Amino acid sequence: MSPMPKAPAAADPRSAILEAAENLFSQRGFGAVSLREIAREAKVNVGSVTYHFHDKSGILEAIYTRHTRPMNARRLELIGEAKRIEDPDERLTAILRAYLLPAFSSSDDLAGGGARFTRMRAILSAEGNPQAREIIARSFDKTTRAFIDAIAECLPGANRNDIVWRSQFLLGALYYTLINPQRIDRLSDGAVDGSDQEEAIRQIVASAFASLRALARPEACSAPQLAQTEQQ
Amino acid sequence: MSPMPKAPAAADPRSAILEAAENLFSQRGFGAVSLREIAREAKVNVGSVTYHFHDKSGILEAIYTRHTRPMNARRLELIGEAKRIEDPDERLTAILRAYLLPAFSSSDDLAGGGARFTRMRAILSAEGNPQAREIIARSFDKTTRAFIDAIAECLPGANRNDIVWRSQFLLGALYYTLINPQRIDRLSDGAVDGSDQEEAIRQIVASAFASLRALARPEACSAPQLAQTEQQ
DNA sequence: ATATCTCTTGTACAAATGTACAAGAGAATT
DNA sequence: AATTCTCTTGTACATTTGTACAAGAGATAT
Repeated sequence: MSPMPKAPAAADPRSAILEAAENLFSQRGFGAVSLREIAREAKVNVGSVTYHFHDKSGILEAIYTRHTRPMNARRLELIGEAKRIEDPDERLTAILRAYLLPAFSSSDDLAGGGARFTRMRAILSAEGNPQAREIIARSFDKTTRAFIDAIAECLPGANRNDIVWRSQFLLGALYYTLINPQRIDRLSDGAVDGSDQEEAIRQIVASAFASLRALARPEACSAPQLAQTEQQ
Repeated sequence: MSPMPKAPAAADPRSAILEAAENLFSQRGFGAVSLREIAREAKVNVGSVTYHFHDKSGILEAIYTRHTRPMNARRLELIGEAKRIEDPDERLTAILRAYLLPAFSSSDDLAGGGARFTRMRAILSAEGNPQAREIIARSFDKTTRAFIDAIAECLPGANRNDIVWRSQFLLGALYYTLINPQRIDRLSDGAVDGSDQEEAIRQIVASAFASLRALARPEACSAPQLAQTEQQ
């Protein structure tokens, strides 16, 4: 019946492997996924995997080089746009969105894309696998510095170290939400869907905005001050 | 020479195993640590491990039951104290500290303790191992609801779902900081030590305070509003 | 047609894994 | 002194892992 009696599901075996691997890595991490599992999912022989990528970590490397560049390019582009906004508060919001949006929906050609890749990075960062660590470090995100700089410009008088901390927390919030969306469902008694990505972005942006905004030198009507400094 | 020619390093082999396992799990997760590694580290035979804990997941279960109860008891105690504070802002800060402090330094008898256990949970949550998931779910933290309730009382007019989101982000910030402290070092060009736990607590509390505080109905001098609702 | 090149397949292998279990050590109880 | 109980040890075993490699399929080039 079928025109291809025994052919693989995807046209190109190379991208079928990448697709399968990224899928599995983003669900269970690097170490817990076996080459044979990837091969089976990609409808390809095990030997074919090592032929195209040599190593298990070769697959991971290919996934990274495929996503990182377009994602960061998009980020820089959006940050550039955001920087032209005059009002500091609106600008800050735009910058936060510029960082988050490409992490969820990557460049158009990669179907499903961005969120899965970000989720994978979240799991890998926790796994601490040395091979993965090395790849992560190599493709390290210079964009993050541009991002922090752009934030700092919205927050006159803010301490830069505090900004670093809070942008770290932003990343933690993003990662944990991608890893553990069910927790939101449970704690809200089903009122919220933790997997709703649009809502997640809105919430992360709103939360990070409030967190960062409080660092700026109190202007006109001062923001509520940090309680720790016991101001009278 | 030595008075004990072949004796194990720690007095009680059971706790030596737990100690070693928790140490390893908190560094590399559940799946990536082998029974033999635990046994070696505890200076104990492999068979002895399965004798005392039957399973690999039996070890994890023992670690959980050892920490969870005292940690949550301490949390509830501190939340109780915090609730007696009149000023809502100071109370909110105290509640946040009530949640975080026991996550870092657990009950005194468990040496080194709390942060390691929390770090372990962070890694396990990302790993998504089904055995681990089951144990996590079983010892699920009713305390978290008490925590959210207490927060809600400090924030009149706040939407509860928003509070759920932002407390989720708080947990994400905590976890990611425990997992990836080096990132802070790098991004601050060494100006900040991401492993400084006291500073980490301060920063998380301050950030979460600002994030949550912005949810309250704007009072006297209103906090800077969320940019998304474009208020004029 | 013959040779070359690219890729797929199947199989092989050493290493490591979780678990099971027989044998016995050492103290406590009878 | 004999028995029982608790725990440790060492070994065995099936399974799974990443990787290596020989054999060949199928197209393209000569």
